[in-house]
Amino acid sequence: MPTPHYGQPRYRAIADELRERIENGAIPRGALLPPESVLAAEFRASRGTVRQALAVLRQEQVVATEHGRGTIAKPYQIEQASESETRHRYVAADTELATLLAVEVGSLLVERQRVSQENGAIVAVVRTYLTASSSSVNADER
Amino acid sequence: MPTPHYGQPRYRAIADELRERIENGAIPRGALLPPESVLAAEFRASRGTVRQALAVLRQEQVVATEHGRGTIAKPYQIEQASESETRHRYVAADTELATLLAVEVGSLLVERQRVSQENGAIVAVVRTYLTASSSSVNADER
DNA sequence: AGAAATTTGTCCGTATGTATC
DNA sequence: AGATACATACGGACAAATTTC
Repeated sequence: MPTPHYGQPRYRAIADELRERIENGAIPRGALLPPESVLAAEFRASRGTVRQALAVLRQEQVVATEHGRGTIAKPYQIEQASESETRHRYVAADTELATLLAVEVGSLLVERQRVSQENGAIVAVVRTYLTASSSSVNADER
Repeated sequence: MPTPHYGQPRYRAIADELRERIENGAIPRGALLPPESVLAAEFRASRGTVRQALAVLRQEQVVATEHGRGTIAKPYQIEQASESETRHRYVAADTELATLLAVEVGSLLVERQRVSQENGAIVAVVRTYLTASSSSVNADER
């Protein structure tokens, strides 16, 4: 199948699906994801496309990859101390964020939002903005 | 030619070379780099490998790529933004923040903004929202 | 200890989609 | 409309690190 990518690219859809599986526990934190070859088969995508999806998740700090070993769903997002819920979404850079991150206004950013709770009450909302356009350093991409 | 890459991978060597050309002015800041196809020819590499090299430079904020246009050597590397690494301001709670923090829409929140840098380049912006009444520092991350 | 199997990393070549000039 | 250039996707091959037997 040569290459249609209407709307959302395949690798982003795959990244979304894998992120979801991690967040809802289908892939437990700390566990190895299936190998790239298996994911490629499951999603009917090439290994390269799967690797692009994993690169997205690496940049979002959702997973980590080790050569010869596999890709791991990161156990604790940062501090397990207070239960935190994390959510990702894509946002356009406003002028301030664009200036700080040295990107064009309107370019795509990843917003990671987590809430920190104490005794069930949310006491803080933390939003982290990362550039979404570039894949990670050791990422394969084409 | 299938793939010899002793020592440093090809794409990193290409990234190093391009970075060097930008830093020593061979490629002026603000100018377009040669198209990927030309770079691929010059370095005797596939376009995919060149794109990997450019991805490295993008993450380093040395260049920016615009779809259909080209890849640009970034004019200003940083721009003194690091002055105010941390900044506080008051903002009104929008519906989402109000819901999460269990306050009324429009009530005053403290927004603390921090930037995290790597090699002088800002790689992430972290904003923490607290209710204006509680000012104690809490969980966050890079 | 060593060999084989597994899995990620790098690189190539090609084809097609999409945005800009 | 056409040319140019970046983005996405495929498939194959070999290298390197880790695990397993």
